[in-house]
Amino acid sequence: MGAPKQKWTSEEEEALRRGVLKHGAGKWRTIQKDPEFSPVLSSRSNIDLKDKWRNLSFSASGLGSRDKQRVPRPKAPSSSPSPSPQLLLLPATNNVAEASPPEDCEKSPQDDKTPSPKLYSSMILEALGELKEPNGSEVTTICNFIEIDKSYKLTDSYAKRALAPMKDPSLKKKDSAKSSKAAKGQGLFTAASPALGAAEAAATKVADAEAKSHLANEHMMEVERIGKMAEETESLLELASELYERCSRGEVLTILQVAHREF
DNA sequence: ATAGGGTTACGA
DNA sequence: TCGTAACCCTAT
Repeated sequence: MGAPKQKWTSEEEEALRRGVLKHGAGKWRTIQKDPEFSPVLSSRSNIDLKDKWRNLSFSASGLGSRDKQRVPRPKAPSSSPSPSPQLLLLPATNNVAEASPPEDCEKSPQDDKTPSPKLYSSMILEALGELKEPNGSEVTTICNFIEIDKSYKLTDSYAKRALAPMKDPSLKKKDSAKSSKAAKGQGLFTAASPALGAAEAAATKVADAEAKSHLANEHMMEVERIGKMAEETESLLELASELYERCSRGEVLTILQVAHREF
């Protein structure tokens, strides 16, 4: 026959990811019938979408083949076991109402919904790595991804907070956003902590996007878009810096607090 | 219609 | 030969 194995193209993969971000994971039929992705995923069935998404999630979880076991995550993915203050973010069950049934801190250890306290920066890094967007990922996309894939329900306050440009009328360039803004007044941008590492990674993505935009300016690349991404990334960077400051003093912050920025 | 397990084909 | 990706089948 013609095609024993029909490999997924980048377009199909992107369409699938966008579909999941739009309608949510599980609505494969809806995604497949969506006029937006229908032309791309016409030759793919809803089952194919499910299988592909499963493969994507599976591969992304154990990236680099460093973990033989996919589900269990006894320890934080932090590379440095240094005794230095760590970032502790515990999911607050207060305002996580929407998609959170009566589940508390304890769940079955086999549950893949991260029963153990996971580093927030790790989630962001995971989202970035999993999205694999060549131009970097927007904060809202990252939030959506975390919500969907990790079954975390972030309050919309966080989304608004991250989306809304707080200030910085003088901010125009991405590189300046990466270096000067973060170190402003504090100078703790040393990439020595996982949180700052995540922020730096995000900033680097934006900077890389700028370089690529000059080379391959196809159709969806605009200066305004880049600037917007820079602003959002900068907001995330500031948030990470502030979090690190607080957590360095041994404070334990909940996602709820972070969402409302009351800490 | 979706989720999960199992099978087959391909590449390193 | 092992690991991964696409495909197939079945239970809910």
